[in-house]
Amino acid sequence: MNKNLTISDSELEVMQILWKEHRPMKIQEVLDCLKSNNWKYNTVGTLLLRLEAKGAVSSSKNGRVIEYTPVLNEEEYKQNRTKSFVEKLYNGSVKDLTVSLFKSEAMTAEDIAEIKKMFDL
Amino acid sequence: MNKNLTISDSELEVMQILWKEHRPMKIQEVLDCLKSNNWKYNTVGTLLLRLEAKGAVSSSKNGRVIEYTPVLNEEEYKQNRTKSFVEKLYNGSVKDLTVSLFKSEAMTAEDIAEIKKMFDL
DNA sequence: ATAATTATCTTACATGTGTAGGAGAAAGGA
DNA sequence: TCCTTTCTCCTACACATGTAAGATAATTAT
Repeated sequence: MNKNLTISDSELEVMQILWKEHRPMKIQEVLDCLKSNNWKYNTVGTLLLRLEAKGAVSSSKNGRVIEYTPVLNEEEYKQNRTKSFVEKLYNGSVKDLTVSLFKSEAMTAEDIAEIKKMFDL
Repeated sequence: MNKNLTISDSELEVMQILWKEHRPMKIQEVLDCLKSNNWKYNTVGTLLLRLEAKGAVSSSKNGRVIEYTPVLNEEEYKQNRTKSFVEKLYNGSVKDLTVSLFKSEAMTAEDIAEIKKMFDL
């Protein structure tokens, strides 16, 4: 449903947590999962507010505490975003993208093995 | 050499022209190649100025007219950008990216054929 | 019952981005 | 020569983003 919403990098990190955890989360919980970037509580709060304003998450109160749940579909979102990435950088050519990945050694041997398996069906 | 510079979407469109044309270009020439997005002359000019400030292009005067040439290496830039894209969205898993592309039908049959060929070496 | 902690809500502020407009100089055409 | 076109340089302005701080209300711990 929700199509052209823009999620910033920081917001995306929050979404990734929500997608991974599969449960309504409060700010503190999201924060705990994001220990690596030293964000403050209120930073995460702001990001969640913005995500809600964009319709990417919904919130419900558990007592006075707000819990957030993703609304945006992970798979769909990533597919769209990937598609437009390939469009922008590689003029839509998945082949060119693949060549680039290959040359840049971004692929591990395992990636390659798995991909071969995928395609050899 | 030039590593962590951020190129915005609009700036990238300008870079793509410069990369494709392989020659010093003046604003008007770039603009002519960008007929699709209805940018004004000065918009392209601003983008080129910003790109120069970032060190992505260099300029030289031909008479009083400025001509721009890419400094940023296309291949290297795209590889870096792709790498960090995969990092952000797919946690670095090229395989997950590929699965996503596959499912989203972003790949044409030709893409698939070409990729198979690549991997079957 | 206070004090300390925790959560929400509001506000902020610098930097980046999209998208130009206007002033002024130079060059070309009539 | 004078008007028109073309360039460059400077300025602008709204919205997005990263990154919170402060005020205030509610809850918990002592």
